[in-house]
Amino acid sequence: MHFLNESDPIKPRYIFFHVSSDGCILFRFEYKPKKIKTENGKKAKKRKQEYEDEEEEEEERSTDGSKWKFLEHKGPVLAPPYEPLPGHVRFFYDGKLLRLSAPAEEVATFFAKMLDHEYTTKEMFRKNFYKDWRKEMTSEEKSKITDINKCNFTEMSEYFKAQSEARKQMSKDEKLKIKEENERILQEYGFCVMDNHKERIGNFRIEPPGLFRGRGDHPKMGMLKRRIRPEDIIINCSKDSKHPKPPQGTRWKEVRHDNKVTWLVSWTENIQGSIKYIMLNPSSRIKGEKDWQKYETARRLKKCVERLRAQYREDWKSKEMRVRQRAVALYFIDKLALRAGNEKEEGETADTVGCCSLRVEHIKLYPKMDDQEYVVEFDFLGKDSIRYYNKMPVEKRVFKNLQLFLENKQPEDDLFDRLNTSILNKHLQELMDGLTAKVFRTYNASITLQQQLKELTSPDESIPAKILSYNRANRAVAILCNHQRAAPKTFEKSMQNLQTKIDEKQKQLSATRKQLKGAKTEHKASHDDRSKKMVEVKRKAVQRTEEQLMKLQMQATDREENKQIALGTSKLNYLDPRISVAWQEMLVHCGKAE
DNA sequence: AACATGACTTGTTAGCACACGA
DNA sequence: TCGTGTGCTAACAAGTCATGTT
Repeated sequence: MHFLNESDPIKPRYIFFHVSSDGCILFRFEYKPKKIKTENGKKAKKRKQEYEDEEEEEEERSTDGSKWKFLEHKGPVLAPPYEPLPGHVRFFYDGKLLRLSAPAEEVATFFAKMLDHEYTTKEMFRKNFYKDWRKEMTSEEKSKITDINKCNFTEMSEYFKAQSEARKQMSKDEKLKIKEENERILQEYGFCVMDNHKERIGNFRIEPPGLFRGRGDHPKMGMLKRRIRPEDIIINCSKDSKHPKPPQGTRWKEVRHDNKVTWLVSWTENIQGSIKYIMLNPSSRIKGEKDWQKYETARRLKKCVERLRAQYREDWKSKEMRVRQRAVALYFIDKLALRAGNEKEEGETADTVGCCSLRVEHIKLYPKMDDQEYVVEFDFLGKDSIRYYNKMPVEKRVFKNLQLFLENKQPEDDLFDRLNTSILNKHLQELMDGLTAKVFRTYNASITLQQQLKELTSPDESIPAKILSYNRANRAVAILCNHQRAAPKTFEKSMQNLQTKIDEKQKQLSATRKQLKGAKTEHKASHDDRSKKMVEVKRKAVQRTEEQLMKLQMQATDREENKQIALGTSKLNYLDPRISVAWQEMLVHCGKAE
């Protein structure tokens, strides 16, 4: 298998492959260069030569940190302007009709659209929304509306529901029209030219205004995400390109020509004050190469990981507390694939942690648990407020260190008080060029897939069995990385449906078996050609049904095991596609598998 | 060293198109 | 042909990490 062998890396440009089995088809890291200019005859030939020369040139990326030489695009698609509600849709305050000014009405509709969501019942959400809503009101509205609980948004909500219903009921023709219009916009704004290649842009639409929905217990949930105007937008393109035009009567905040960055458009968002970008699609050269580099770094880690492990084990004994903390944290990152854990500004975001920001309250130590010694129990909210819960027996030395770190601390104190991500990454950088905490996640995810594939699959399995094995290997990675999902709402039902199919298939199987038996008896009696043929036909039918049944059973197992596990993220971001390619090639060479 | 900022990757989910079976 | 379940992508939030500033 390619990932961790010393064999030559496959150039990313030529890989765009994936074992599709559960719907997640995409495996990043490929790109297909697209020639953008076509000419005829001699000129074209010459042009082609130039193009190939450029390709060659492109093989060695520039060393001065520039990301492109030429960049041309049409700019972003702005959010559509607000359309006031028709007159018959009313808003009531304290039981009385109240006509809202357009700005106040717009913000009210944001809330109305979410009325069915449990978000709108949360105190924090309502409070933040109300506060921002008031800012949009006229002074008259402000004096009249003093209590959000007296606001009645139901007519608005009903109106929007009816609208979306009407959209569903549209005729084929109307739907087609919309589709075509979307396609037109995509063709116009969805692509850019970067260094002679036409590239797909990731998200070319500016985020429309609305209410911010943070994840988890977010202190800013419900706040108004304001409308982005051309005056807020920075355009990035090359000087010698045709610059995107702002809408009539407006101007961009700035047009710059910075080829040290990859983004085309940026603006500052008002909730966290952070910058949002429009960048290229994952299929683009610039993303694909970065992706490939990431896995190359992981492969380099493979070569020295044992050395690093020996090193941090040694550091558990260090005289210096900061070194011990660093070493234990690194052990967690390596062993449990925890994220680095940057500090976050308190009160600005949900309270979540990673390795370096773990607090005393997030771990529990058990000198003995059941039949295991030195067990550490982790229980904390990680990225996106996803709970991480795990119990792991650790080496005695780690355990003793942890006890030491906990001494004289309150639950809300940092576990690693002498450590942060910057210190950790600086250390890692010294150990290996380009090494950071997240490389361990990539490395451990990919090596896990590889090991699991080796362990779980055999070339003579049936295709459905191979798919199940592949998914199980993928699942092991997702569990390692704690990629969870809420069990789909329709899970039980779809499981039932599958079970019914299995039952039916089972019945069908016993029926066909019976028929086969009958045919055999008949053949024994008559010994003629016709009955012989019949036996063959029935035998085939039984075989086919057996296969179908097995396939269904495999599917059921797969789905059941996958109930609360999300495979997509690891597939997209952590698994070197070359491993899957190599696995599939191995199967081809070993067996009759396709 | 602490802090701020900027750029980029990683993450979940809502909603929608579309295939599928009744 | 119609509803319905499912897979997929767009949307956008939330991380990581480097770099510059105080």
